[in-house]
Amino acid sequence: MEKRTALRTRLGRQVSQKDVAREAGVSQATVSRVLTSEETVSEEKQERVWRAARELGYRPNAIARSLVRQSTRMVGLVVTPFFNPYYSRVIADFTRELQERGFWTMLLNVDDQDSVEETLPEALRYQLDGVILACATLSSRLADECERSGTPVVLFNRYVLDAKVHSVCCDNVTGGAMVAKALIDGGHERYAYVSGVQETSTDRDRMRGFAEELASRGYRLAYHEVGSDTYESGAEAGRHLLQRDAPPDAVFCATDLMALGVLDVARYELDLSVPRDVSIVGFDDIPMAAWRGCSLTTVRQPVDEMVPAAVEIMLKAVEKPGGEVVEQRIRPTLVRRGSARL
Amino acid sequence: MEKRTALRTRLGRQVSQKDVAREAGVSQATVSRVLTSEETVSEEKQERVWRAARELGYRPNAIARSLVRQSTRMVGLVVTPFFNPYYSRVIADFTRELQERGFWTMLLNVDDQDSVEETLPEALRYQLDGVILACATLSSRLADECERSGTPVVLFNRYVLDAKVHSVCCDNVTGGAMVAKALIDGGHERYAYVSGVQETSTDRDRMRGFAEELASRGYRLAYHEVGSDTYESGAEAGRHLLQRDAPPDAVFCATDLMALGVLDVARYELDLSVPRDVSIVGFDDIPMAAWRGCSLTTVRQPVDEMVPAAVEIMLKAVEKPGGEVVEQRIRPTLVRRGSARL
DNA sequence: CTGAAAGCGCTTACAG
DNA sequence: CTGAAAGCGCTTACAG
Repeated sequence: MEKRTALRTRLGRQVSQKDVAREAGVSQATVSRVLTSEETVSEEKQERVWRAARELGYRPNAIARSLVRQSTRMVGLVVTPFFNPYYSRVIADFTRELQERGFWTMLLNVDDQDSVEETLPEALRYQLDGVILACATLSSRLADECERSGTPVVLFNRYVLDAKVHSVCCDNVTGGAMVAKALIDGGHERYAYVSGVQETSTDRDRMRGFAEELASRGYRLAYHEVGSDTYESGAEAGRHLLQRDAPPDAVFCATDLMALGVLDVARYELDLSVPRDVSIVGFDDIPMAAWRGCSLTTVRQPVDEMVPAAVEIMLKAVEKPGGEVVEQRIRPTLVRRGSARL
Repeated sequence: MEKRTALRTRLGRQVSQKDVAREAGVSQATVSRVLTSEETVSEEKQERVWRAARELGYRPNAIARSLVRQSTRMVGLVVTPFFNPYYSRVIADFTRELQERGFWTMLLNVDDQDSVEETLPEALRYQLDGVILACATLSSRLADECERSGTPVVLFNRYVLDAKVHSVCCDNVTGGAMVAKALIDGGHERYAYVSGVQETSTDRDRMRGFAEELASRGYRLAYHEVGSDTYESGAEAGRHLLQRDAPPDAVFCATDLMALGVLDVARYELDLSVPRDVSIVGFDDIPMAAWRGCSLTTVRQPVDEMVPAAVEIMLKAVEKPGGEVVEQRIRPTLVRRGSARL
């Protein structure tokens, strides 16, 4: 018997509660109680169990526990444009926050909405306790899938109009308006907006806030370029805009990444002086915006508030499903640096 | 009976194979065979099972399967300095590559070696099929833990001398030497090296390759600053170095992130002309290095080869444990841009 | 306080 | 080809 245990262990079979129980001379249930439940067990048996566990190098099997508890304490994190530094931050913050709350992150890599549709259902087989969709949208089909499996979903940086799904966003309309206000006060004349990924609530709201504020002060959005949330697409948009006959003297970009593309084209390709010839403003406040060579004026998304808020909503929903749908909007702040006359 | 099924399903209990079996009028084992095994089942029953599964919206439970198969198809990914854009790329590539091979990524966020020691064992409770340690080191204690649980480990961008653990690295010694060679050919006189996180094989090798090549050509490493792999620490190092009496005219930094800090200090704080007054070279080739405002000469790590190589090694080790230890070194390339006279 | 037993949802020999 | 049964490693009523 002794021999067999040793043999099996050596063969790679993990040490289980059964092994610990045998070693400690108690039942397997008692081992479970000592190691992981709140139920009381006599001092003496606790001792024996702990010792046996230590000696055998016992490690609880979270997969087995998940199966019986019907809860994995794993959360799916879906982030769709991986390349934007803003999302690196988001990933880092989510994993840390979740970890601190005792949850583990399954990170999904998807390029676009189509692959979300394809990949998320596969991942749900792992009985994720919840899903955070950062910058992807929940189609009704996906919403259905999640609902059916009882998996709470929190949208981050997106929302859907026919609400019924939690979301945490920066208040993008206000953000856009703040930029317009500041640029108008700075005495600009011709305004342009550069879209990131269109058809997202985020892009729509930033543009709307910007355009509406302009309108309310008697200005109009003269130009609108469409990028794809990359540095290069920003550069491309910058070339189009700044080489027009009547070029804009104020360019607001949906994201910092694109704004930096515009900035570099203005400075290094077209030899313009920023902000004397043109003011450029971004959104997000990625670390590079603060670099001396960039000094990008931008709108800061309060990621440090948004992420904990999203996690809080998620965990509440995990604990008791069927609560109210929360749609949190967090106010951004304007960060004045050197790329705009304000 | 009908009613009960419906009720239980509505209550959130997932549809299981048992439910599908009942609906299809076959045994639960047959459902399993149809849905997930290679065993043959009669056409007719296959039909019935598929239909029932579809109608009930059955989704396989990967946790249960993992338990019996003793394999979760989840891989732990530990990345230690999250803030460096180089690692965003690494995370993105690993998750994509793993996903394509049918594995899922559990992403761990740890700040330093200490938290690896603490967090990884907890994560191993999830019976990860393997672990990729990107830029963290495997202490002997950790190596032990993994060995005992039979979890293969692949180090990425690190290695340990008392080898016994797989690793994939860029050939950092060669990389450092390439920089030295090019700078010497460019006619520089006084050389400086800026360390990232010291005490890592990566930093050591880059410096060694650099210094040895200098020595072999009759030059010496005049200055050595120590940073912490951040833009700011690079800036700080730049201030120290470039304000000396006999400042270096060639600065090689362990990472692009720090090199960009040096670059910006040189250009915007000290009003030096780069590369006329000083050449600055980085390592990694992060996207920002190619930005027009940066134009950083650097050594490119072939991430697109390194990540698949690491995954390959990992999966081989998962399939048959106890194979040979693989230590792969991949040759980097020098990318000539505007920040160095070469 | 504690053990025997059921059960989480699967896979996979074992018989037939 | 197919069902009954054992078992993966746990948790948790149920009795005592």
